Amino acid sequence: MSTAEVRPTRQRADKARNRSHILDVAEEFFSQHGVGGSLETIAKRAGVGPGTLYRHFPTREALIAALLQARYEQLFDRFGIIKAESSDSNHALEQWLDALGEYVTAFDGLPAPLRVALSEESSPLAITCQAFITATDELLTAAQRDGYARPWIRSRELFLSVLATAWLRGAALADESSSRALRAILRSGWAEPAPTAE
Amino acid sequence: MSTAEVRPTRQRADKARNRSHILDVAEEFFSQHGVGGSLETIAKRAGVGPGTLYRHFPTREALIAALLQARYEQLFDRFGIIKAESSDSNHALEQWLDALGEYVTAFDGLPAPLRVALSEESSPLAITCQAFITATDELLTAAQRDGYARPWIRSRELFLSVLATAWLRGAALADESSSRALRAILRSGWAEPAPTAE
DNA sequence: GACGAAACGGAGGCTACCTCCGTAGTCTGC
DNA sequence: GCAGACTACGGAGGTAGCCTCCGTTTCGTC
Repeated sequence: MSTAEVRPTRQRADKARNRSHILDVAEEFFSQHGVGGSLETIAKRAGVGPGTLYRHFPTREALIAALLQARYEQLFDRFGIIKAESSDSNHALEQWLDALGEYVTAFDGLPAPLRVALSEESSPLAITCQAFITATDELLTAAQRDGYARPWIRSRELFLSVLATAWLRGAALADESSSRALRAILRSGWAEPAPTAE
Repeated sequence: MSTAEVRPTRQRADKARNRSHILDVAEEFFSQHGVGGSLETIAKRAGVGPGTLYRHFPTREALIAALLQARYEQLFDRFGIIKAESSDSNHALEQWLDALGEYVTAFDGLPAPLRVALSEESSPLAITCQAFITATDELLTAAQRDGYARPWIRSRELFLSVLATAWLRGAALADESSSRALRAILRSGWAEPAPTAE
């Protein structure tokens, strides 16, 4: 039994086609209407019944998670680049948090489900979040080692803070100057205050 | 016409009674289920038809605003006390932000409508928010004058940050230590790093 | 007590969620 | 190619919440 032939049962072509098409439509629809948009409308636009949509993505979170999957790799490419090219660990962490903040605002209303996912083991978005925290931790630890980040900061809370800042941006304050001010507050929140004051 | 007798038309007793009863029920219901709970259920529990509820409170925001009204005065009492009793402007600002953070978590899910209200002139919650910002500004300015708060911080963004922190707490991270860590990050965000280092 | 106005209530239209099951489409083995 | 097995589809339909409209009730006044 241990080496049981699990039966290959290749996936049907129409299934793959539908899934991919639903994702395309959802990508566009969520971009326009935020992640709270009607799933039925997405199904309709994709030319499938609601049943099909729910079979592929049992919950809204599952659909969002699938959409993020694609961008996920881009983000981690960026992680690699930031790590490699940044002049110091301070700069690297800054860059990474910016990238994260951007990612997390890919769709309007995205921060909310991500926040929920962080407290629910089962959510398909949870795994994604965990990876973000792990990546953040790597850069944070380096920055702390070099005296750039306050030693008591933990990566989980840092990620949450980025999420919260992104949440504030959403729809509410298109205002660019507010947005910059909030980033600045967050930055002074984690950064060690210029110890090399001289 | 200028001194037109506007007709007193005393309010009907049943109207006042209903309004007050709806508020009682809503207070309890929102406490249990968050501000997203079903308005129809509230109407049912209050023993009135949905029409009556919507006549008194045309939107969910209006209902929430009416509920906050009561706590509002308590909060500003506290504001007075904090101003009067705090040893210094730093402490006062800290205390006030804590009080605000508490207020803003009176009900589960409250931060979200407040955030929206801040970008919509018309929301009945907007006036409330504006008062918070004004109060914050008074203490912030004092703290900045005394060198306790970074000079570039503005009260609007500070309030938003408190809101965001409260949003993170909601449902997601019952975790007490996370909550404290987030407060700490926010605090180092606005506070001037021990300028009296000597 | 009767009249006019104010307030009530709930039926009903709308939208969105999600499920269930008869039907249609796909793949496999021959 | 074709038959058979099985996978996946679609959409009808049940549920729930939002909000409105209008016939009816209740209140205050004269």
